[in-house]
Amino acid sequence: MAAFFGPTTDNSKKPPRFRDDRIILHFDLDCFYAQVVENRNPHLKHQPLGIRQKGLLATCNYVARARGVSKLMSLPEARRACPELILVDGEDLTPFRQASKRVYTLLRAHSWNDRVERLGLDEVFMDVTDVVGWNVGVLNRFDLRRSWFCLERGEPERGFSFDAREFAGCVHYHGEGEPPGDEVDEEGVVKKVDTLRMRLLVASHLARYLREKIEKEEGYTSSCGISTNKVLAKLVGGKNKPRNQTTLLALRQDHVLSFMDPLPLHKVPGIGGRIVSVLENAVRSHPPNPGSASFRESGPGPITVSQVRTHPSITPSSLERLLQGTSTSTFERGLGPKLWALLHGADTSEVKPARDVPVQIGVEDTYHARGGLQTQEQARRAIVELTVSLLRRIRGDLCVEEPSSGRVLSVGGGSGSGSDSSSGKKAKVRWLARPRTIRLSSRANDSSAPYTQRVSRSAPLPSFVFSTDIPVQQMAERLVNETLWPLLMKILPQIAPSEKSRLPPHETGGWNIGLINIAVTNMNGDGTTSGRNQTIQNSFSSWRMGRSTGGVASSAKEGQEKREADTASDETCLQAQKNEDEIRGQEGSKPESTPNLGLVSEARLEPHSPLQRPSPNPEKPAIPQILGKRPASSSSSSSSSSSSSSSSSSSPLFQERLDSSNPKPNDITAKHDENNPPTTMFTAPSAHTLPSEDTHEVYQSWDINEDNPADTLDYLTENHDDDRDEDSYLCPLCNQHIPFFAATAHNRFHETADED
DNA sequence: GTGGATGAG
DNA sequence: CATTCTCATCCAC
Repeated sequence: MAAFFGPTTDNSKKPPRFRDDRIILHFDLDCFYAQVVENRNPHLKHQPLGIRQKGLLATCNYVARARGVSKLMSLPEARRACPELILVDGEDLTPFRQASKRVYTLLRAHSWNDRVERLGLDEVFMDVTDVVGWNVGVLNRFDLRRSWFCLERGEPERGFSFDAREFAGCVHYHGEGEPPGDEVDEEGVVKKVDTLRMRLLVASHLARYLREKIEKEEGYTSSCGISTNKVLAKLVGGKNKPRNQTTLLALRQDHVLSFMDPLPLHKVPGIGGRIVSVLENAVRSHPPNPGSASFRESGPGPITVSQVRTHPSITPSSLERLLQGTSTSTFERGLGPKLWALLHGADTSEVKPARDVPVQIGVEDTYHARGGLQTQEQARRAIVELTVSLLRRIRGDLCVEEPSSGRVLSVGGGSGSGSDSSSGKKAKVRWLARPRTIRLSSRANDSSAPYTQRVSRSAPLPSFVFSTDIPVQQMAERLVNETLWPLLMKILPQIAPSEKSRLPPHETGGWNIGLINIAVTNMNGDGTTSGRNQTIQNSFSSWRMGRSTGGVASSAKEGQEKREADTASDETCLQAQKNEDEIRGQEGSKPESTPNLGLVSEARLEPHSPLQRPSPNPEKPAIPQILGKRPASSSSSSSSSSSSSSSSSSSPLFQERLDSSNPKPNDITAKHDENNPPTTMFTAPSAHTLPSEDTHEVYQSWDINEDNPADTLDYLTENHDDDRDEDSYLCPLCNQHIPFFAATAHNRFHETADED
């Protein structure tokens, strides 16, 4: 609306509004590929392990990292750093996809709103605003130590107890002085609580619970960031990396700025190489006023958020201009304002609801040996092979089998020698989606080309690929003949060096193909169910599922059984065996007699399994490195960032109700102590993060909501006997007492449900 | 709708 | 710097 009233937004450096209405978790599975392989081959757990794809290390475990190996190293480099490095091939992503899906499903079962979004195979965002709001509302304010986290509305007994006086995991605090706490009297009764702080605190306990669950039931350690939007959650989750979690305790906008400002620009999600180079150019070419904040260190290091944010020439509209390059209208709404917000740690992007079907499914391979694919014969073979895996993936991911009984079973994914013909029964098959177009992309093997440019052509996808009668191999040949080869012919002249390629491609020619990608896109709803409004349907059914099917309630033992069952599928075992064969370790370390089919169940018997607590250092007491408050005794001056690890004087009291067999619920953090010294962050505000003269004007224009009454609630200890009316209201739609903090989520639920 | 660019793990 | 093997989004055409 400001646009109507003039150029107010044009040149202003007004920062975006500080929003704290959401609580977002960001989970990141630690060196995921390596963990998948380790769980299938548990004896690898304490050895340096690398996962390779072609000539490079896709990732490696932390043992390898401790010996100087790092991600994306070339193989020779990695071997030089660590000659004993064990390498496992990871070009086939099938096992990683399967493992990823299991973890994702677990997390999704704990969401009340289905806002659970995957980023790659190893990261998950979760919008837990509603769950957290509810639990803040039902907090036991008379004894925070014995609080109960309710995981299911309507099933109050399902949940876990926790100590609401302390954060779970690490806390990253960038404000002034000591991190705020709640005012609690000597009995532990809360008199006043900052609700944002309390929402983050409660969320941190949910995060820890979920991480423990992922570890116990699926065998994967993870890291987690807890904050008020996706970008902040992701950034802060990286602060204490392996097997730990971090809450960004940023209660005001200036806390967020202090967190963002020192970050190298390219660390901010959404800001990639191109944007960095454009902005770096702009900032460096037009030097800021000498003595200005952004001028202080324009040294050799990577350009930081603050250097850009405080630069006089950088405004939302200037960003828009810089990045669009040529013109477009002066309309706001584009990348500029988004970027401007990002520099302030503001991110309004939603956690997107779980998707039923991917946008595209693709397979690719690179051909580097002997100058890539050089003849028609080679190219044809390669394309057919890729097409086979693509067709298997299409069947695995888009197809469900419906026996006449009516129950819906998922068709096993991919590589199980796709002959359905072996089984005599004719299963009815339903397609979740039918992709309508197929695309072939390719890249020349030109080593001199600095650009990673791909060229692509697409065509309608013939419908015979949805037949389940045709063997995959035959189908692939046909698809190549009819569709893909013509597409390659269209592409070819563009990726071959001009001189040679113009020759009739009959013989060897100048073919020089370095990469082929085949993908299907343009997914369409199937005839049986209209593909529309799946979002709404999804979120509602998932909510029902969470409470009624018991998907949440699986015990650790159940989880183990499920995992074993899954691992017993032929495909998985074959893959594991293949990986085993790839290992070039010492002969002696071979598991010899055990046919290693029950790999995962073996893992549970291994002494080093993370599932078998206590961890390698059992005598070490579990020390929560987490604190909501700094001990009063610590020095108050603290000009440098100080780390402290202490528990409050009383015992932790964290009691896991669902799994009493776990002797040390705090082990997740306790073990971490051993590798990395406690790193709870209470970073004192460094001078440059405080409003200086140069930045003062910026701060001035802000609506810093310090002591915004809406942000704090006073709890009077007197009238708590009847306080349900104070903090809750009776929902007219469902006649339930809804805690104040859950009101938004609750209403949203009704809105969603009412759409049908 | 297509194809390229960009950015993510 | 990209390198692997993907996946999603944006935008000129």
